[in-house]
Amino acid sequence: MPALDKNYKPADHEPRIWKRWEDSRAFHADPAKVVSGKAKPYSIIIPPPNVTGRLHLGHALNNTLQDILIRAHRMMGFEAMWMPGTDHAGIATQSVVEKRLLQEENLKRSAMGREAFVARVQAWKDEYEETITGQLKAMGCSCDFDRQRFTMDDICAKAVREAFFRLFRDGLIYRGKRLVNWDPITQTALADDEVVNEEIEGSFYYLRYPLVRHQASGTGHQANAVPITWSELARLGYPGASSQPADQAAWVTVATTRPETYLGDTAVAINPKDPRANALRGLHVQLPLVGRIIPIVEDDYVVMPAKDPDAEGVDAKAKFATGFLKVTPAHDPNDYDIGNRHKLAVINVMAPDASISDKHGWTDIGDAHLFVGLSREDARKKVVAEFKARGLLENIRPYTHSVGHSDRSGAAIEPYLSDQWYVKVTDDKLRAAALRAMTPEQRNTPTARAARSTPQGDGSMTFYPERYARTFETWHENLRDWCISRQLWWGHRIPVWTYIQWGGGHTNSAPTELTQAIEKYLRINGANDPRVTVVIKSPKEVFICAASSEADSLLGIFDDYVDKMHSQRSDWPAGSAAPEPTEMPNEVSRFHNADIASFNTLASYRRVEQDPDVLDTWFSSALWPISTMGWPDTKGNGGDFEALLKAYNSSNVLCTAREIITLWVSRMTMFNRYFMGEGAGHGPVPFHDVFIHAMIQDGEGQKMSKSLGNGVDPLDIISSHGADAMRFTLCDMTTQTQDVRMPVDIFCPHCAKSFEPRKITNQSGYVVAAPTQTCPHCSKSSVSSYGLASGSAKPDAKTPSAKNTSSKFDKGRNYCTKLWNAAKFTMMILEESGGAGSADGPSVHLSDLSQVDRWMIARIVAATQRIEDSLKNYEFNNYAQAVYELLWWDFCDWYLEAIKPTVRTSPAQQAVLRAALDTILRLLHPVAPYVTETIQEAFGGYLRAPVQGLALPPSQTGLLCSAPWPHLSLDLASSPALKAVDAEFSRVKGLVDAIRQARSGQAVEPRRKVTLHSPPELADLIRGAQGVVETLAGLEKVVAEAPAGNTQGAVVVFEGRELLLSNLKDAVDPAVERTALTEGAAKLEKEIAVLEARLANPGYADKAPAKMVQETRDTLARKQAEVGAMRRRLEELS
RNA sequence: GGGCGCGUAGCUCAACGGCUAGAGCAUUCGCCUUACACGCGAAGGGUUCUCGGUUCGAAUCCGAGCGCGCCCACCA
Repeated sequence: MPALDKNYKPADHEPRIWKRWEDSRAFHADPAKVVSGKAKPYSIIIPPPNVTGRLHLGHALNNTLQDILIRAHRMMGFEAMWMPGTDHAGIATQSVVEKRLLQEENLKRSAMGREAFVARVQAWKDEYEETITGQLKAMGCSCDFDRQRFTMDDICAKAVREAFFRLFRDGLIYRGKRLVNWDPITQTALADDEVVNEEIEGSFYYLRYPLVRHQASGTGHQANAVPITWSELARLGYPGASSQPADQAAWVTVATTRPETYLGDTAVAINPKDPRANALRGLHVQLPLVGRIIPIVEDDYVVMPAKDPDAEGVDAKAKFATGFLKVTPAHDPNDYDIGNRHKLAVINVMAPDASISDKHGWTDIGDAHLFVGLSREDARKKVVAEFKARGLLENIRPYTHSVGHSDRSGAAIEPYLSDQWYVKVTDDKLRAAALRAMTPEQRNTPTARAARSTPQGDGSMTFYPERYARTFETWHENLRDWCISRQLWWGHRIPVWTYIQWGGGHTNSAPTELTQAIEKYLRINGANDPRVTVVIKSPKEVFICAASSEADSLLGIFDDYVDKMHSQRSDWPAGSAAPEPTEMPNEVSRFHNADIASFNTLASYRRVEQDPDVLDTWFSSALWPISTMGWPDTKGNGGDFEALLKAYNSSNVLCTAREIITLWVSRMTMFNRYFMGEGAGHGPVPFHDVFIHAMIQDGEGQKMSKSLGNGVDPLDIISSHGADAMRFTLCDMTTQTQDVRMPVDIFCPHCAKSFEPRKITNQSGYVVAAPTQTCPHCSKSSVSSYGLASGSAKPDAKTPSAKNTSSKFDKGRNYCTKLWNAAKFTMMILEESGGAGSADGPSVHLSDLSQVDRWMIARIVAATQRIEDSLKNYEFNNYAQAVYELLWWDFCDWYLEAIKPTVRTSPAQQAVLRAALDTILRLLHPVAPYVTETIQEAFGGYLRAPVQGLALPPSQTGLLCSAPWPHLSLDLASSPALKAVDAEFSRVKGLVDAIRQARSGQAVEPRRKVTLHSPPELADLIRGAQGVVETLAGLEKVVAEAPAGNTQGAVVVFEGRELLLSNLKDAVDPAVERTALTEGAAKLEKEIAVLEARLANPGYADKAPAKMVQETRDTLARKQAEVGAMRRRLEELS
C-alpha cells in the first residue's frame, strides 16, 4: 500500500493524477445512456474563452465553479457532460494580432491581403487554444475534451451557415443603414473598443440659419423660400422678436462643434417644451449657400439653454446650448436617430477619406461648390469664414470635449453611414420568446406581474442571484435590432452574394424565378442542400443566400462560365443565343441540357463578390449551445450528434459573469428557442439555470484587465499554492456579491516566498505594482509583470521575472495540507490496527458506538445535507465552509484528538474513522480533486465494516472522480438519536473549553495532567463522554466533590456549577483567578442586564414567539447561576 | 444619463428580522504535546458609514445623505 509523503507537494502529483483521469475516460459522457433512460443528464456548456490570450483568475473562478458542479453531479450518478471550447472573438483577436504584426514585423494588414492575414490569426488562435486547454487541464477541469469545439471550426461554421440561412429565408435578416466608426486614414470601420476617447480643445460655433416660410411642396428650391422678418415672428408670439429690427430677416442660432457638417443638415430641432417652439411650428430654415430648405422639428432630445449658465450644477451642454440643434443624420449617431423619428432625409457629404464630396449622396449643392474637395478641417475653416462674411456667425466659444480617435492611426473618428446586416430580434419569435423563457416568478414588469397568476411564460429559466433576472428582462424590453455585420477579416464571412443582371433586365420577378433556377441547378448537380433564398436589392441587383458552402462552389463554377462567355460574346446572354456546349463544365452542361429556361434565367445574372464583411462574434456565440452538439447535422458523428442534442439541450446551468447577460445569454436564448423550435420561437431554453458569479478585482478594486496588466495567470497560483488550493479559495470566495477583491502578492523567483508588492500610480492614475520589486525575505530583486500592460516589454530583461500570487490562497493551501496530514494519521492508525482490513463485516450500528463516534456521524450527516443544499442554490461559499468545518473543526480538532487513546482497540471506532475520512474525501473531491484523488490512491486499500445507513459504494474505476456520492439512508438522516448526540457533545465541548481556559489562565504546562473535582450534577455528563473530557482537557483523573476553600486550585464555572482544578502547578497565583473571575462576572452581569431589560419590555412577552421568550428566561437563569458561582468563589479567595 | 452592487475587527469576507455580530489571515501569550509550526491551545480587537423611520426586537426592512465600485448607454 503506497504511503503518503511527509508533505503534500501538488506538483509531484497533479500531472500523474490528470493522466490517470484522462486514461480512464471518466470525463467522456455517453448521451446514449441518457436517451435510453439509463442515466439522468447533467450538462454545462462552457462560456468559450476568447483566443486573444491566456486565461486569468476570472476564468479560473468561472471554470472552477463549473467543474465543482460537474464533478459533484457525476458522482451523484448523472451522466455529466461539460462541453469545452474557445471563441474566435473577432475584433479582439484581429486587433491583438494586427498590433503584434505591426510592432514586431512592421506588417500591415492591408498590405498582406485577406488570406495571408487570416492565416496569421489562425496561427495565433492555434497557439492560444492550446495554451488555454493546457490551463484548463492544469486547473483540473473535467471537461469532455473529446468534444472540444471552436466557434470557427467546420462543425460550428455549419451551424452558423444554417442559422444565417434560416433567418434570411424567414425574413428576419435585413439590410439597414448604420453609422459606423470610420477611420479616414486606414479607411476601415472600427469596433467600439478600437476607439479611444481623447479630450480636445475645440470650439462651439454659433451659426445663424435664416428663417423662411416654405411655400410649395418639394424641398431644396430656393424659389419656394420666403424670408421671415422679425416683425412677422413677433406677431407669431416669438419671445424677444420685438426687440429685433422689425423689417430684417429673422434667424435661429444653432450651436455646433462641427460647422462643416452643416452641408448635410436636413432639419433644425427644438425641444417641444421650449417657449419658442409654438411660434416656429411649421416654419423652415434655409441653409446658407446650399440653399436647402429644411424643417424645424420638435424633439425632446434637444437640451434647452440654461437660464443661468454660470450657476453651479448646470449641465455642460445647457451652458452652451441655444436650444436649436442642427440635425445631420448622415454624420452623427444621435442626429441619425432624430432623423429616423422625424423621417428626415439623410445626406452624406463626405468621401471615405473624409473630404467634402458631392459624389457620395449629396446632390443639391446650390452655391456650396466652394467646399467640395476640401478636407474636413479646411472645410470647417471655410464654412466659418463664409458664415462670418455673411454676418451669420454669431459667436465662437472655446469648449473642451472628448472625441473618438482611432487607436491605430490616431485620426479622429468620422461617423460614416454604411450598409449593414441586421437581425430583426424585435420580432416576437425572438424577443418575446426570450422573455417567455423566464420563469414567471422572476418576471417583474407590471404586465408580467399581472400575468403571474395566469402564467403566460412557457419557460423555466431561473437566474441566481435573482436580481439578474431584471437585467435580462429590461434589456429585452428596450431591445433594438441587432447589427450583425462587422468590417473585419477574422470571423464567419457573411454568406450572401450580390447578383447583377446583365444588360437592361429588371429584377421584378427575380426572387421566385431565380430561386427556382438556382435550386434546379443545384439539384441537378447533386448538391446535398439546394435551398436558396433570393432577395431584391435594387432594380438590377439581388442578394442570394444559399444554405451550404457546397452550393457556393457550384454557383461559382456556373458564374465563371457565364463570365467567360460574356467576355467572348458581348450579345450574350441578352440575345439568348445558344452558348457553346463544348466549353461547358459538366455541372453547367448538365443544367443546360435539363432545363434551358432555368439555365437562361440564371445566365442572365452575373455573380459579383461575396459580402466582404464577417458576422458579429456573438452570432456564433449565440449558437454555441447547439453548434457544439452538431446542429443542424443530427446524423453526424455516428448519430452521436442527435443523441447529444436530445440528451443535453437544454443544459442544466450556464455559469457566467454579469457583463455578458445581454450580449450572450439573451441571444443564446432567442436562438435556441428559434432554431430548436422550428422557427416559431417555442423551442427549449438553452439552459434551465443561469448562475452569475462575481467579478474578480485586484487589491485596489480595479477590474482585472489585459490592458492594465493586473490579470493573474492561474498557472502562477498553481505553482505557488497548487491547483486545489486555488480552487478551494475561489469556491470559498464565491458569495452572492458582485465583486470580490484579490490583493496580489509577488512570488519571489529566488526564495519562493511571497510578499506584498511596492506600488506606484501609473500615468493613467491606476495604482499598480512597481516594475522592479525587492524580496524582503531574501533581498533579491525581480521584475513584476503585475501592472505591466499586455504587450509591453519588460523594463529590465536581465532580472528574473516574478510570478504573481495572493495570500488569499494560503487558506486553500493550508486546508489541503491539513487534509493530507489527517489522512496520513488515519492511515497510520488503520495500519497499526489491522492493516488493510475488509468491508465484509457486519455493519456497525449507532447503538454500537461511543458518544464521540455518534457525534462524528452526526456532523457528517449535517455537512452532507448542507453541501447538497449549497449546490442546489449555487452557494459555493457555503460548500467550502461546510467541508472546511467538517474536516478541520469536527474531524481534526475534536474527533481525531478524542479517539487517540481508544481507536486502536475498537474495531467499531476504526469503522467510523475510515467512513469519516472516506466521506470527507468524496464530499471534498469536486472542490479539491487532485489532493483527494492522491489520498485515495493510498487510502482506497484500507477497508473496515460499513456504518449502517451511510452508503459509500466503491468506485468502479478505483478513481475517486467516478466514486459515488455518499448516500444517507432516511433513518440516519432523520435519526433523533443523532440530533440528541449533537446537543450532548456540545456540552462536552463547552466543559473542555472551560477547563482549557482555566488552564491557560493559570499558565499550566500544556502537558501537565491535572485533577478535576466535579460536583455530582456533572458526573453523568463526564461519564457519558466516555473519557473524552479527560483526553481533551488534559485531566489525570476526575474526582467527586469540590473541596471548598482550596486556594491551590482554580475554579471553573460551567453551567452555573463550580468545578475545581487541582494539581495545576507548584504555586498557584490566586490573583490570576481573582482577576479572571471579577472580569467574567462583570461581563456576565452586563449581559444579564440586557436580558432582564428585554424581558421587562411588555411588548416582548406579548408579541415575540413563546419559544423565544422561554429561551431568554433559560439563558438568564443560567447566567445568574454562573455569576452566583463566581461570586461565591471570589469570597473564598478573599 | 440608466441599471446594479458594496460600506461589518488592521486586511479579505460571513451573518439575509431573533442565541454574547462570526471566520480566515494579521497581532499578543504559551507550546517543536510522536498527523500537521501551512500546526496546537489561549487572548485582545467592532458606534455594523451617517441621520431618521418601521418593529417587542434592525448589521439586516423603509427613507434621506456621504463614500466606493461595476455594467450598459452616451458625450451637439
